[in-house]
Parts: sequence; structure tokens; C-alpha cells
Amino acid sequence: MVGTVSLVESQQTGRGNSADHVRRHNLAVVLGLVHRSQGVSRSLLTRQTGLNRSTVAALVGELVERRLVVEVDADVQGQVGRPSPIVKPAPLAVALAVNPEIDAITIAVVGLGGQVIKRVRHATDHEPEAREAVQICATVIDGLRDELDANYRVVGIGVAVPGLVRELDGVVRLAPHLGWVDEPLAGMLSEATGYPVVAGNDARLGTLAESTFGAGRDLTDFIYLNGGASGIGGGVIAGGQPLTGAAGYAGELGHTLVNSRGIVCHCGGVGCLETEVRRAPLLALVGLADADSDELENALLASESAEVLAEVHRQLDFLAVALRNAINTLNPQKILLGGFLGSLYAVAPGHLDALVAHQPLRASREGVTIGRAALGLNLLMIGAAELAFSAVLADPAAF
Amino acid sequence: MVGTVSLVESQQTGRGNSADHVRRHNLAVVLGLVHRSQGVSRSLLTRQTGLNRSTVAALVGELVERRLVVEVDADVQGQVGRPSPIVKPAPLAVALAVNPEIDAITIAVVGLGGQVIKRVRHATDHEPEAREAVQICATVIDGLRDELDANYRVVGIGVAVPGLVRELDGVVRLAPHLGWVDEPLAGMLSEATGYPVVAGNDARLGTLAESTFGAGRDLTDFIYLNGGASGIGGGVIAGGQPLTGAAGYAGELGHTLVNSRGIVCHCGGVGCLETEVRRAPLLALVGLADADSDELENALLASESAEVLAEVHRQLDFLAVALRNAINTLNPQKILLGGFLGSLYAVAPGHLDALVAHQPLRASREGVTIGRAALGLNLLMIGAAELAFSAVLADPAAF
DNA sequence: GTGATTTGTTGACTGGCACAACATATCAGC
DNA sequence: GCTGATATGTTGTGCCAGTCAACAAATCAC
Repeated sequence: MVGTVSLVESQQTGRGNSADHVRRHNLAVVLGLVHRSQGVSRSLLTRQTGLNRSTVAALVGELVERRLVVEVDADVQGQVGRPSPIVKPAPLAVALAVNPEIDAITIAVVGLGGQVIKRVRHATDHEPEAREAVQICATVIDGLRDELDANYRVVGIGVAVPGLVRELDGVVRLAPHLGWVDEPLAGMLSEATGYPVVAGNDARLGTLAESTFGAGRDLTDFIYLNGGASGIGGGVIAGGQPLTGAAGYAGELGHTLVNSRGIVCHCGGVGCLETEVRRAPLLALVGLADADSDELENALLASESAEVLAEVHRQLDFLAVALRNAINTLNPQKILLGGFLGSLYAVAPGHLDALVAHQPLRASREGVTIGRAALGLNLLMIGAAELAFSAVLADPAAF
Repeated sequence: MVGTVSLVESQQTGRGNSADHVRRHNLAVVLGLVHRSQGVSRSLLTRQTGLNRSTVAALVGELVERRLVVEVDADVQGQVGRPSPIVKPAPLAVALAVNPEIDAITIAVVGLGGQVIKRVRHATDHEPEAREAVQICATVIDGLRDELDANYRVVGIGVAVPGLVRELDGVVRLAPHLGWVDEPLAGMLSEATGYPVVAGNDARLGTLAESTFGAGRDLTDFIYLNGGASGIGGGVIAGGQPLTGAAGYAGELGHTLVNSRGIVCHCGGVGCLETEVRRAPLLALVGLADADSDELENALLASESAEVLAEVHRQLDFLAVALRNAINTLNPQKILLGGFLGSLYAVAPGHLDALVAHQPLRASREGVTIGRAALGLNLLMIGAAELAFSAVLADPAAF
């Protein structure tokens, strides 16, 4: 509840004025609260930060000067006492979000506070090479540039990549479905656009988005698991922080062993979660060629076929194995399921609940609940933008 | 490298003087460095903290006053310039470490800095009930009290429990081998001895010890996995911090599925790591009834039986499955193996290395190495003491 | 309207740290 | 053994961020 000063790796600069660190951290705390809440009264900020009224006034004042937040008069709502102004993210501050997929590249303008202002989907007729994807992004962004320059301040670009990304330098180590291997994506895109670029695994960024604005808002420890057409990705929030691991690859739960008798996965392993729990057989069983998430879910829910239910149960059984492993390893408060995993759960929630509750180590599963991800279509855009914003949020004074 | 101020949850107290937080954190940083290094020169402290000489002098001065560290003259070693005094943990500051097992309760006096000063092993002729264990501890500690009062300042007791412990309140949720269920251990022991008590899972505390003083000293992300007579326990350090999970149960890797065709585990699951990778069959194969870690290891290394090697390989194969899952989930820099798992690895290091290197997601396994835990007999004593010290280390000003 | 309540605003105060000047203890070369 | 170079301890000054308290302002309740 009380947030004040914090260790900020001051890196170099030789002289690390400590008072400066305090200031920076407090600015970051205030901006973070505003960002997450999309509008808080100043008086609430004083309570949440534990700082003095006058200090919060000064901090907010500095953030206003830096054009990161704006203060607006509160609606009078029957509160006794002098009304406290509402502090909101400045509509000026935006990040660009990019998500390359096999059939399209989506680019969005996202405001501080997580609002998607604009969204452009550029369809491609083939899987783009990395260089090509960068070219497309640069073209789209150049097309937006006048609008951006006139109305916004772009803090940077965040890219959500369906694959393993080394977060340190934004190199895509492996994006199997795009066919990318060791592509220095962030570097290329930065050079092509002039903006600072950060890149991350799509599922990890989805986790970040759910944690900041979605179903993980009030959780400190949860696992997010997403089922997409190309496989299963995931991310972990532990102790309130995203679990990155040594290089940013943490959370790859799709290749957990769930069946020793299973088939060989494209990854070379046997019986991975991803080989047993798949979207394609579900589509086939309900007789859909290609469908978006909602269609598939509706079809599954509407189906009365025993065969469909059996397949759903079969997949949930394997999902439960992976979840039990993950629960034992990470002791989360909640599991959030997205994509078709959410649909599977919607069809037979009791089935999965029971399997997870039938967990050997009672204490670990105690209090673990399963739920669905809250953010829909814009999940990855928000997550990617979140990544781009993270530098500003960590040190607002630098902007 | 540069450490300065940090967010310290100031909890209540209403007025959180921010300057005070800075001071507290800096004291904690300095004490932490001294603690880990068991003696640093003051000049090195200034470099490591990034703080000013005069500030470090003041901080160390305060820690000296609080009797947490001592300054001693450095040995002259051919360094140009005025010699800098060495700051060491005060020999006065100790914690008590407790480790109840099925056949004995071990109690130790451990100094700040991780030195085991005294170690008492109280053998029992049967598995002690929790109440009984508390009684034994209280008796032993009462016996030590004169000595303690005369020479030391006891900051508290840390208990390493072979089971699931809710860290919040030190309740042992389940210690299968001791037969304890929902025992308020910390509360009982605190009442019986008058010292503040904290309790944690033994493997997790072993991880903490390895992280602070052992093979994990310079690592920010690693997994520790220990094989004991009663099963496999583990712990995780992620981002330099112990991974606790929501309630402190994180790191239970012993019940990862490694074989769908396996037998039923005592936990109710099928094919858990713990059911496939066990100490008992190894002992049987080398013809030992009961042996300590070293004996078993020597016997395994000396054996030329194909049968023994086959069993070692079989167990390593299953261990590799669990490790691959864990690597995908956590993306560590290193895996540390303790107990008989370390021995297994010693017999056929190449075998396990190859299995883990044959990892599907190349990027994740990149840079992952396997090693052995460094701390031996006193591992749990040091880990338990570490837990007891953590309050002092987090806020030295309170002592 | 009037008082109670809450919050913004202002100026004085304080604590912690950086900085710089000086003091001190070592080494290296003669 | 003396002298200069080097590194570090020591001391006093100044600054900055945040607290605190007094006052001002804006709302509600009666």
C-alpha cells in the first residue's frame, strides 16, 4: 500500500545523487498508479503512496509538466470536502504496438493507460520474412507519421512476437510459424523507423496486459496460458513481477510433458502439451474450417455431440497435467486461460476444476482458482505497448 | 552494481518519513553485502554501493553501533594508499537454526555471515509429533541459554521443515514423513522459547543458502533440486529473488509428471519424478543398507556393474524430463543438484548434459548448465538461519 | 447561510546524502 | 629513511526531497 523510494539501478553516471533516486522512484510510483487506474484522484494517490499531500502535488505537477499526465476537475459526486482533481494519463503519450503473424501484421497506436487509439491490420499473402515485416511496419508507420507528429508523443515501439525473443536486445531467436531464426528484429525496426524498439514473446506480453489491465489486475501470482492456432503460449507473474528468467524465455509451458505415450512434437519432444491440446481437432469436430475464437466457442457450447465432449474432456485432462506441474512449481493464486483454452474451460469448467482440485499436494492447490482472461482482441496490442511504456514508467524523469 | 534506495513496505506507522526509508534501505544494502561476503573493505563497499565514502562511513558506523558488524584493521597486502578497514559480520549476532527429521532434530547456532558456530543433534527413537519436537527444541535451547545470553545476541529462530510450510505464519500444512498436518509450528516454538520464529520448506531454504553462500552465489536465475531419502525437493531463485509463490509453496518439482506409464505416487498422482527417481533402488543395487550421501556416491562411482549404470541412466532420463519442463517454465542460468541427484550426475554427467542439451527449444536451453550444490552438511542450518536473519537484513535499523 | 469535512497550497524545517578540502596511511623510487 | 604518489578515512557545508503545520478553498448537511 505504501510506496516510496526504491532501488533504481543507476547504472553509470558515477555520481548517483540519492535524493534524485527517491524523486525518480516516487515519480514512477505515481505514474504507475495513474497508468494502471486510468484516472485517480490526487487524494487517493496520497493514500495509496503514503506520501504527503504536498509531495504528491509536487510529483503530479512534475508529471504534468513532462506531459505524461493531465489533471481534470472531478465530477461532483456527493463527497464531503474539497474535491480532489482527477489525474489521468496524458492523451498525448502513446506507444506503437506491432504484432507480426503468418497472415498479417497488426500495428496499433496505444495511449498511456492502455487505450487502443488506432489499429491497422496489414494483410500479407504469405508469411513475411523478418526484413519484409520490418519494411511493412516502416511503411505503415510512415503513413501515420503526420498524424502522430501532430497529435502525439510516441515513446517507442513494442513488438509482440509469436516465438522466443531475447529481451535484452530484441533478437528473435526462433519464431517457428513465421520461420524466423535469430533475426535482430528490434534493431532493424528501430533503424527503419527511428523509434526505440523493444520486443517480447507474445504470450508473455499478453500476461503483462492481463496483469496490468485485465483479469490479473489484483493478483500477485498467476499463470496465463493462451491457446492459439499455432500452439500454446504462456507467461507468469510471480510476486507481482513478470517472470522473465535469465533471457526472457520463461513461461514456455506449451512443451511440458503431459503424455509419455504421446506423439512426437514439432519441437522434437514427445507428448508435449501442445501436441495433445490443439485447436484443429476441435474445429474439425464441430465442422468449422476456420473460425475465430468466438465462433469456435459458440459451436463448442452449442454442440450436443458426445464425441465433441469427449475430445474436450480428453484435452482438459492433459491440460490439467500441465497445470498441476505448473501449480507445484509456481504456487499461483490463479490460472488465467485465454484463446481456445478458455473455450475448453467454458464447455466443462467443473471437469477441469475437479482435476486440478484433485491435486496431490493439497496445500499448493489451496486457493488456486481457474478463470478466463479478460482482455480480448487488443490483448497483444496492449501488452506490446506496455513493454514500450515500461521504460517511461520506470523512470518518468527521463522523458 | 549500484545500490541505493529502495521501496520498503513501510506498512503502517502512518507517517513514513521518506528519508528514513532511504537510510533503512542503505543500511540493509550495506549489511547484506557484509553478510554475503563475510568481510569486505569499506572502500569496496563504497564502490559496490555507489554511495559516497562519507555516507558509507556513516552507515557502517551505525551498523557497528547496532552491534551487527565490526570493523577490523586490514592486513597490509601491498596495496597503495591508506588501508581500508575490513567490515565483518559481528560475531555477536546469531540465529538459531532448527531442522526436525524423522530420526533426529538438529539445532545449530549460526552467525551472521553464515558460519555454523555450534551444532546439536538430538536423536529421537520415533518420529516426533510436532508438539514433541517443539518440546525438544525448547529443552535444548534452554540448555544453551546461558551460553547464548553471555556471548550472543539471538535475532530469532529459523526452522527448515521437510514439508509444505505456509510462510506467512509458519504453519506446517503437510510434512508427510513426519506425519504432521496443519501444525502451527512457528507459533508453538515461539511461545516455548520466547524467540521470534520463522519456518520454511527445507529445500527452499537450501536454495536460499546455496544462493547466498554456495554455488548460486553469482547467479540470478537458478533451480536447486535436492534428492533425499524421503523424496525430491527444490527451490527456485528468479531474478535474484527466491520464488515463493502465493503462500511459499513454490518449487515443488518432485511431483512433476515424468512418466505417464509410471506407478502411483504416494501423493496420488501417477509417474511423478519422485516415484521414478529414488535413492532406495540405488542403495539396493550397490548393496548398501543405509548410507550417507558420500558413501552412496563413492559406491556408485566405484561400481562397474552394468545394472547400476543402467539404473543411473534410467533415473537421469526421468530427471531430464523434469528439468526440461522446469527449464521451459523458468529459463534459468543453471541447475544445481544436491543430495543423491548430485551423485547421479557425478556418475554420468555427459548423459544428463546431453539429454538437457537435446532440448527442443534451443534458445531456452542456451547457456543452461548443470552443476552440483556446494554446501554440504550445514546447508539446511545455514538456510534456516538465513530465513531468521532475513528480517534483520531487510531492516537493520529495527535491531 | 453556517459549521463540518476534506483537500489543495504555502513556507519553514529536517534528515540523508554528495561534495570538497584536508588528514592519514601505505607504496615506490631514490 | 626520505619524498612524492596514491588511496582512503574524516570533517564541515550545501542541497534536495519530503514532512509538517497553518491556512485557504470547495463541497455537504442542516
